[in-house]
Amino acid sequence: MRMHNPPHPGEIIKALCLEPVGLTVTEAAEGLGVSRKTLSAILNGRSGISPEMAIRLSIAFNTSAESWLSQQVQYDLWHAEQGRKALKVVKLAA
Amino acid sequence: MRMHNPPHPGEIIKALCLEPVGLTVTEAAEGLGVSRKTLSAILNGRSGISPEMAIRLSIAFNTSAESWLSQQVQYDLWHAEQGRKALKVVKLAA
DNA sequence: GCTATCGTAACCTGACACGTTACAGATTAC
DNA sequence: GTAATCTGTAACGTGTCAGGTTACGATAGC
Repeated sequence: MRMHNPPHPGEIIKALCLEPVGLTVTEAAEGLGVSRKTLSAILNGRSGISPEMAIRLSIAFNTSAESWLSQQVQYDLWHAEQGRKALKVVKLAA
Repeated sequence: MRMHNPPHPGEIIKALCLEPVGLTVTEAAEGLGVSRKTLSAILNGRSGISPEMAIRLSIAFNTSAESWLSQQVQYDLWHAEQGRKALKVVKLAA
């Protein structure tokens, strides 16, 4: 269990994909084939990276879809771990 | 992009967690703190592993939540890749 | 002033995780 | 044969979330 809150993948997209190339949100959304609202929600951490979006990112920015989803998993898992103690689970194996 | 359809994580749960210990679906569902229907749906590939379920599995079977979610990502991604050509995405970076 | 960009608030749809209840089929115990 | 158990699953509900369109206010550049 990691100590620090991992950043949501939207921050990485903004920092590594949009800003270096000077892409606006509107332009990037058009290129990705999604609405401006959808991309904006991701960039601001209000939506996660869906498998489909990961593939869009991999095509547009020549990256690995798996890496985007992995970052999303880290993010989701960290938040789910915060409610770990609320789960009533019995140990079934040593 | 992998060639072969990865198995859904439910098959791994059944093969690696339930059968070796002789656990029934009903018993495992009770131990995990979910309904029998929920676990059954996962085992038969009709539901995916949510972050919360991954944590339940990690507690009950003393495994890594991340590994369960990684397998789920592989599964989801493979299926999303099947519809890759339907996505209208423009290359935005070299 | 005019235009572009951006965040975001409505609204909608569809998908999916999860729950309870109930049923049918198979298996096992008596 | 009968009862008990396990299983899958259909039929209802819930809440959440990705995605869309439309529209508004704020901020910047010309």
